[in-house]
Amino acid sequence: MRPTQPRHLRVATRGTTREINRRIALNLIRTNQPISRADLARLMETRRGAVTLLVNELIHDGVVFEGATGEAKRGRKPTFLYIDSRKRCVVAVDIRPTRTFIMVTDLMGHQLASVTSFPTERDPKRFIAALAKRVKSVLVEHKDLGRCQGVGVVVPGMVESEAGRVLLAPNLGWRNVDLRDPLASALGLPVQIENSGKACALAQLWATRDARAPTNFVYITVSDGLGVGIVLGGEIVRGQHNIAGEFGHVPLNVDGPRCGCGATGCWEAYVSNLATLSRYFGRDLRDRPVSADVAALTVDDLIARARGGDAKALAALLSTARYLGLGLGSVVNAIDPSHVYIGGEITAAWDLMEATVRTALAERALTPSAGATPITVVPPEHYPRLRGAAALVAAPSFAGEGVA
Amino acid sequence: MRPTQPRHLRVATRGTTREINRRIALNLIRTNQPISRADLARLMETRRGAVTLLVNELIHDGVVFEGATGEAKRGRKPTFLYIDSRKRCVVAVDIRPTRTFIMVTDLMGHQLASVTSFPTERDPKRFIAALAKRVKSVLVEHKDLGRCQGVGVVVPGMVESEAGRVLLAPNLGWRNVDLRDPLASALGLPVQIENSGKACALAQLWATRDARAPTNFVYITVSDGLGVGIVLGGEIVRGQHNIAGEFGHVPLNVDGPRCGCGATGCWEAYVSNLATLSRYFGRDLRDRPVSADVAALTVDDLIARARGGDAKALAALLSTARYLGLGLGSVVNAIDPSHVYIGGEITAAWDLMEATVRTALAERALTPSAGATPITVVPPEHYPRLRGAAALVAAPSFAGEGVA
DNA sequence: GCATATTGTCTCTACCGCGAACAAACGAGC
DNA sequence: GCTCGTTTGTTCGCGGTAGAGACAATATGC
Repeated sequence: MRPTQPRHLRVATRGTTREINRRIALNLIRTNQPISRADLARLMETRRGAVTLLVNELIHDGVVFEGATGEAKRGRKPTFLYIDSRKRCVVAVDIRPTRTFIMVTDLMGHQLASVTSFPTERDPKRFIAALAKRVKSVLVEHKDLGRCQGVGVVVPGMVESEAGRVLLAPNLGWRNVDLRDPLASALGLPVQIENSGKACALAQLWATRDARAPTNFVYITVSDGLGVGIVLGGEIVRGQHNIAGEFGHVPLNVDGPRCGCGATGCWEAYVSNLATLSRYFGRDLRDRPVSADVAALTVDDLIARARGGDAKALAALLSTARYLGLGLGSVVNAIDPSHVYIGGEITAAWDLMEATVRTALAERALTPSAGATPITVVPPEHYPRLRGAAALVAAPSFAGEGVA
Repeated sequence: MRPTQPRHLRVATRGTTREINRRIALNLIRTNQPISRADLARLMETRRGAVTLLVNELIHDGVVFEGATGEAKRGRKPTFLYIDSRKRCVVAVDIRPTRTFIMVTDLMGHQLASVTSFPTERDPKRFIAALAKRVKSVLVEHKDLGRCQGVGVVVPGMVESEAGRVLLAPNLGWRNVDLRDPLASALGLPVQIENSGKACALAQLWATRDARAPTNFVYITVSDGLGVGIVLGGEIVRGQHNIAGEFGHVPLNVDGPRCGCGATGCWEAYVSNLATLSRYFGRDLRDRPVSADVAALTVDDLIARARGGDAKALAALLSTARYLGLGLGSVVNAIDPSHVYIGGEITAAWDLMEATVRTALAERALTPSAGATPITVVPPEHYPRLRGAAALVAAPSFAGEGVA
């Protein structure tokens, strides 16, 4: 059903039709480039004449440019259109508890230079100073990549959109940290910050080259914490305080283990990397002190051990798989997405875990079709979080007037 | 953020502006009637001339009519506009495990005649025949109320929208029951069916006379089962299979009591009326046989006993209150709504339960603001389910072309 | 060279909001 | 009763946009 309340009370004016079609054309060029005016007209099911006017406006505004002419079996050759991402770049930043990663992309989110990283400083002030220094040096290093359009920052915690503050990031030990504005003034560049789950979901939405791709999906990032981004109708669900999607703190068992959020038995407390490692060692790794060799073991190491025949490691992974599936049941029942994406280090062991995850999901899913919701794993090599950070900057200019 | 993918690939045509503005005008008349053309123009922030044309079109189509002239301190008196709900009515049906309720409303969802009911027949075929007979007799009885525009049916279970089938209604013992089409052909009237949680949410959305009212909220109905309707951006969240919102089967404890859905420890298994009564009697009432006096005791009776000093009754209610609050924590963390509405028999004891609910919610909510999400109780006398059923028929004609 | 096909542009028409003017209705004051 | 000011509702010319089709440019195949 369409919205009962008119979504925007804004009345349509003479220019509204053009505004709508301009956005559709721009997004179709983005997802289908290279594309000719004639093909665009066919996609939009409208006259070539109308498309010419739209495209010329986009070219005049510098968002689109004409490239090479394409090949055609018969008739005049088409001139291809491209999103003009030349001489512009975006800096993507992924803040994680131990290290912070930086990548430079173009406006389409394509990686332009290798990913660099530095240790995450826990003190916010010093961290911001260190990050600003790093970003500046990256930009100086890559002057050839064009003018930086902005910096997108992904945070493992809750973010207040308007103020650009980190409300709570337990794994960083941050609470009410003013991040966006200090960083923006230190860099002299626009900065966007967002929760990692939402950013990954945005990257997934943004990456799609096919307009028929699912626009109702859920993205789950399993790492130090558990982040969830919900996309409904092609739009990220933010909720009243921009904290929607915190399925990580929906319980599997309210009498379960203590979680970093203060509650007990949260999904995150069962499936985070720390929870998996804790199960392997048979004790809660949050209880300090732990010996250096224990603290140094990563989930990647654990997976290697499991593949190497370590039964305890495999058991820990399968236990996580089961809890992951049980929690997925909650997500699927509550949201009924057409697709689920899962990211995080743990996905490297997906071949070992998938069957267990699916069984647990089917146990809790209300209907067989919900239990069979397709699951796609996004490997860490795709840098979903960094691509999400880049999309934070690049996507708004395609999303609409009010945001760009 | 606006949708990144254009919501409809449908390109704006010459008529799109008018279509948008027509819908805005219609909804503003609905929520603000009686209203003059001049006031409408001010609300829409547009010219009176444009409004005149829009309104005349609506009058010509018979959806709006001119009523009395209003009063004005100075100048020409305005002519008031109203939604034309004369000579048209809607039949609302609420199917519940023991009885089925019927109400006649106008197109605005206002009750036109007293609510009638009859015992719910478990066999679908015989039930449909009985319901059709009842609806027909109600319509014959109220011929003065005008032509029936359709029948809205609310079901305590999952509904497949396209086919109009009840996928699963555990409390009715229905699975894959073809309901809409047989009923429609028996009545010769259009029939809409929907899950009770979603319908209640729609009623709440629809009831609002204020365009600034929350358009991001959650409606929770606690009765034989537990239904949840989610509204985001003024739109009901349906998900891929129209089963989104089944928070009733998100667990409080995966090792908890068995639930009718087949899983264990679902929220519903802790807070449904049956769960509350089971706690009072100290045993699972689903285990037959139960003595007649035990089976006959309703939640209303239980509340009366609690108010009368029955400590066990009060304890059962407070236990339900606690579980209700814990589950609300999941909803609030996952959706982050601006408002929560709660309906069901249990709301009659809200004064006894509220503090416990709020405490439990605050325990699990991730942030203080989420824990303080406003909760409004909708008393059963407002017939939220029947109003939702009515809205199923009436709302689409205001929602947009594609649906009406 | 010519027919055919395809792309991209141009022109004319229809639709609809924009802005302003105007008629109608009404009260206040003379 | 008359005029003035105010408010409502209508009308008219203007401008921006899509719709439909003609047309030039460009390429292939015979």
